[in-house]
Amino acid sequence: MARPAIKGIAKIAAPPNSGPMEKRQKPGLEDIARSLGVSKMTVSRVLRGASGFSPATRERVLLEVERTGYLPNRLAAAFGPSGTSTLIGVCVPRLTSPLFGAVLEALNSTLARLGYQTMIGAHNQLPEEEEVWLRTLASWKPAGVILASRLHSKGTLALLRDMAVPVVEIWDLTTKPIDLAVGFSHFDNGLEMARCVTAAGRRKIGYVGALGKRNTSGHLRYQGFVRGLAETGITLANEQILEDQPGFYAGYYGTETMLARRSDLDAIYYHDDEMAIGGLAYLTRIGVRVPEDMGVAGWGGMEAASILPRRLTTTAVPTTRLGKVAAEALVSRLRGAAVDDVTVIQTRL
Amino acid sequence: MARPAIKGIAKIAAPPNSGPMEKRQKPGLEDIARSLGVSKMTVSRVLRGASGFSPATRERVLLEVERTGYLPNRLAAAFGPSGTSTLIGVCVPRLTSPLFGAVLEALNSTLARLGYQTMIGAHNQLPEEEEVWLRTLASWKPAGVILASRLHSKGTLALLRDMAVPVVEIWDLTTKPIDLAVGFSHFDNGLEMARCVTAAGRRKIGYVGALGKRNTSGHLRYQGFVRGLAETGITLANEQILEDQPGFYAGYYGTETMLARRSDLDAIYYHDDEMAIGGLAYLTRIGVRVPEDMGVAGWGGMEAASILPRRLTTTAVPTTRLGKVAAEALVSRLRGAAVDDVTVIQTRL
DNA sequence: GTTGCCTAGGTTACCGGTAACTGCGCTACT
DNA sequence: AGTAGCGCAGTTACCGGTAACCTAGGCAAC
Repeated sequence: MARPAIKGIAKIAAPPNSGPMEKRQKPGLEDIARSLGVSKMTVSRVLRGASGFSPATRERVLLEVERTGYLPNRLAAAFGPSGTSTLIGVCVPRLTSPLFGAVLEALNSTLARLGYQTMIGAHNQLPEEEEVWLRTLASWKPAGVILASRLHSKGTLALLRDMAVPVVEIWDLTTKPIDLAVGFSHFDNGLEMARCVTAAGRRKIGYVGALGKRNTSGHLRYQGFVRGLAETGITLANEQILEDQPGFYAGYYGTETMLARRSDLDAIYYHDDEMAIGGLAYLTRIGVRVPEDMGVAGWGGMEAASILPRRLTTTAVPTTRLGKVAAEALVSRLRGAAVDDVTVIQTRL
Repeated sequence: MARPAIKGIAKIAAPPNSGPMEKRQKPGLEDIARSLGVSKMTVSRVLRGASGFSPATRERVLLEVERTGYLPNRLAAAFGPSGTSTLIGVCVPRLTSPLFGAVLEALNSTLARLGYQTMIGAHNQLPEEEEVWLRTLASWKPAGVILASRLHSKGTLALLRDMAVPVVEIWDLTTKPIDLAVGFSHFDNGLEMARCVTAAGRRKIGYVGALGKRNTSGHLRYQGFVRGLAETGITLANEQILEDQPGFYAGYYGTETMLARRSDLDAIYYHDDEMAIGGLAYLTRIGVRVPEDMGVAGWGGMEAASILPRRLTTTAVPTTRLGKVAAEALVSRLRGAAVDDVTVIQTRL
């Protein structure tokens, strides 16, 4: 299956101003070096900020680089025995989540500022997909990996070991991180919310979640919540855990289903704010007053939560800070030392 | 500034089971070839599905590859004079938007299925940031670029020309694409919404937007909307265009500000669904009935729009399909031929 | 029998940067 | 005075895959 020549490329190819005997198009380290009468090694040293050149040489190199508009070839740099890669792999559950989006944005910009590039992937709460992604990533020889998941397949762990690069696990704090971990405790989030709800005098409490145990962080919040209720001697009055992706719909229908089973609840804890808002929509529709008749609690600190006509209680997550801290931890590690477990503070509304 | 040795890596480094004289750790093409008694070129040909080998050889190679757990080195492949890169650069306005998130997810999975990897970036509706990102991307010698923006700086265009790779512009259809374009017309979206609103008998209509002209697609919808109203001889009764990022807050306060100036409106068109929901929250708070007293229209087909207690009208955008089509168009181009302008169908609620 | 071509494979030469090593002239210290 | 050591640089050898080119044998057509 020979690959046919690419057609139609001419449209964006170099304009016909190219001279008669144009052999090389893009200037390389060698070109800079030659026109300066030095070796390309010297140019390389200057550009990397290494040592072994005089200030005068540095100036000349920098000027010539500026003049020619030289673009480094990261591929070549990351290649070679040195393995001087500036590539960081990042894998999150979903790209459609504003929460993870904010984390990615912070990671992206922080790493870019520090001279690194990211390669982003999404496992779908499935360890196998994470492994497939990691295998692909490994073939690009990255300098580090950032994972937003607690569950890793055996293959993933083996691969990470073989790659021998720093790994940062974000989102949830694990008891025994592979390498580094930056996040917070979802269990504690659930626990604290339970305390808040019971302190407000609620007693008949339901839970609406999604994806079951597959969504590990949500499940941890659920477990923390149950534990928190137990402190006051309360057990969950009812629960509805859907197999769907979390979202407005899921919250809406999950609430409907649960209330059909058990209608005398006075508070509901949701998997996240989106589901809580969906539930809120259902409650409003059937005429349940919030918060008078029913307390509603979510998670995630979604912007919408604060302007909704009916207030809901939520746990705010400092996503941007989390991303920034994780990126900086990884880069610190790539250069020297770092802390192992970094806890990011959470706020409650 | 010599780079100090990486510490703490031992934790995840290879276990101490490595033999006494272990020279190479990861198997390469050469290793496969040697243990099979063929040249690495033959192995390369088999793995790439090129021609020039017998079925028997193919079997043997595949078996050995499987046995050794060989991982190709994409870096090396993308390097070299051939430039056989499988890297695709993607730049969107924001990563926090569920809409773009869905597009990215579709791009990511479709391209992965076709054997390509993505490098994702975000310009912030700023052409300069897009240019900075593209410059970084260029140093990775990608096989193609996907851009979600209409406005490109001169530097961006020059860079794209130099890179000489296929370019797909998504999200909005441009009249004169750089190379390929996959999207829909935001102007027409606005136009159609105007027709819908006027057909519903609304006459005193306001608009609440964000980022002004910087948000080009939103501005195009605004222009289309104004044009659509003009068809019925109506002009926009009032408008409030904030400089903030679009979001729930912006919709809430934008509505408040606009109604303080002009309270006799009977319909409001919003930049997007998030802002519309924010506006809806404000309207509900001040006791305006929707849709009796006020029609509310948004854009984006946000899931929440359909379960909200007060219905809002919105334009649904098939984001997943858009991403899939764009990815397939790019890959087709990388292999042979393709259509230039692909329009994605939009739905209205 | 010779020519010609196809198939299945080997050889060679890179690509562009970087680590490691080497070399030279000068200063500073024993 | 001799030499260790440093600053500044050049040279060499790669890294792992691929395009381009070359070769040997088999077979069919002339």
